[in-house]
Amino acid sequence: MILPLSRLCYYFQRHYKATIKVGPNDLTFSYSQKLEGGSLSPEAADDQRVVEVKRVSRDPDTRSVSLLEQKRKVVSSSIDVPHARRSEEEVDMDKVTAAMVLTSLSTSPLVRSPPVKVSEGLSGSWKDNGSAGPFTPSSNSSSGGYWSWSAPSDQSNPSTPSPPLSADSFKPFRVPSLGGVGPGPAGPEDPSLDEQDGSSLLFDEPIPRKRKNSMKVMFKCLWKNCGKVLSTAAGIQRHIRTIHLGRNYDSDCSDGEEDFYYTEIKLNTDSVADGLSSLSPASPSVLSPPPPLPSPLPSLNQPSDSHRPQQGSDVKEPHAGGTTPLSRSAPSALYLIHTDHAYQATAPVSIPSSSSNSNGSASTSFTPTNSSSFSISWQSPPVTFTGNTVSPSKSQGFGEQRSQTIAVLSSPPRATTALSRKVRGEGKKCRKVYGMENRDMWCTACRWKKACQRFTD
DNA sequence: GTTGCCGGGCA
DNA sequence: TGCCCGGCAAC
Repeated sequence: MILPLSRLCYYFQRHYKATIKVGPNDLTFSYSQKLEGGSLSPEAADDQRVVEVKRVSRDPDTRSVSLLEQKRKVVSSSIDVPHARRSEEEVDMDKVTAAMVLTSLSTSPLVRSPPVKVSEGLSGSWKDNGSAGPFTPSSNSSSGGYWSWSAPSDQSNPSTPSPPLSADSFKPFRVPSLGGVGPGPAGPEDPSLDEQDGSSLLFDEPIPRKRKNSMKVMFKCLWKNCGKVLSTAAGIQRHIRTIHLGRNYDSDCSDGEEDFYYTEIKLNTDSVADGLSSLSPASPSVLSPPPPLPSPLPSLNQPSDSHRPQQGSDVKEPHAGGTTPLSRSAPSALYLIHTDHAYQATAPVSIPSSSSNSNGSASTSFTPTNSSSFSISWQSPPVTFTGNTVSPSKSQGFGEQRSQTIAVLSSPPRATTALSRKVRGEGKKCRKVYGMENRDMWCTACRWKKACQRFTD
C-alpha cells in the first residue's frame, strides 16, 4: 500500500516521538522522546537545533538549509508536477523516508503501523546507495519531533488534474529525479526492479501483513473513464505513463506524475481459499462486478491483472483511456471457484471467453489457459458473487447442478437452503448401481464416500 | 436401517 | 494429494 508519507511521518511522530537524523555517513533513528521543552540527548539536541534553524531563521548560510535549497532546485528542475505539491517539507521527505526505511527495518511496528510502501525507486535507491546516495555528507537536517506533514494539508491541494486525487497520491517523489546529486545506481527506475514488489524491498511488513490479513493490494488507475486495476505499482505506473500520459514505456525519466493518477485498493481475500487467491488477484466480492451490459464505465472495470505483473502490466493497451479492458483475463478470476477435491466437481466447464459481453475487446479477451476450466465445489468459500454470471445458455453443459451452484454462490453461502450438506442426490449412485460387491466399479468418489462423480443429479 | 456424502485424519 | 472412514442427515 502506498501510504502518504505525510501520514507516515505523522504516525511516527505521534507514536514514537522518533528522531531521525541524516548524518554524513549514516542515518540515525532514535526514540528519544523529543518533546518540546524536554531534556534531550546531545545528539537530539543537535537535531533540534538544526531543525530550529531551518524552521525559524531560514538562514541561507546554514548548511542544511542551503543544501535543502539546492536539493529542491534539483528536484523541481526534473520533476514536472504541480507546484502546489512542492513544499519544503516535501522535499525533505526523502530523508525522512529513508529514516522510515531504517525504522521499519529495525523496529518494524508491524502491528500498529499502517501498511507502508515506499516507492520502489526511492527504496531501491536507498538500498543501493547506502549512505552515499542523494544524501550527501553535508546533509544534516533533521526532522525529528517536528515533522508536521499532515494528510489534510495535502488533501487540500486543489490544483490537480482531472483524475481524482486521493490522499494516497501524496507520495515521495522518485529519487531518480534527484540523480544529479549522488552517484545513484543505474536503475531504481529499471522496470525489472520495479517488477519486484516494491513493498517487500525494504519494508517487509506489507507482504506478511497482506498474507496475515489475507489482503491483496491492487492499484487502480484513477484516470477518468479508466479505472484499470493492476497488481503492481510498477504496472499501474507504466499503464498511466504509456496510456494516459502518452509517454514511452521505457522513458526512464519518470517524474512521478503517474503516482497521482492511481490509488491503491485493498482486496480482502480472506474468504477465498489460498488456491483461489493464487489464481485470482481479487475477490469478486470486493471489486465491482462485471457490468450487466457492455459499458465502458470506469467503475465497472474488472481486475485485469490476474497474471504475473509482467503480463498484466505489459499488456499492450490498444485503446486508450476510455476503453475498458473489460474482459482481460478477469473472467477467469471471477468464475474460478475453488475446489478442494477434484471429484467434487463435475466435468470441467470451459468458460467462454468473456468477449461475449464485450464486443470491443475481442483482441484482449481472456485467453484460455489451464485455468479456463474450473470446478465448482459445494464447499466453496463464501464468495459473494453478485455480478452477472455466465448465462447457462452460453456455457456449454451448464446443467442444472451448475445453475444451482451459481445460485448458491450468488447468495450468502448456505443461507438459502440452511443445509450444511448437499441435498441428497436422487439419481442412481454407484453404490446402488453396482452394489457393494462391485465396489471396485464405483467411482472413486463413491468409494471414498464422497459425492458421486459418475451419477450426478 | 440404508444411503449419500461432509469433514477430517493419515500416509 | 490420494485414500479412507467416522459420523451426520436424508430417506
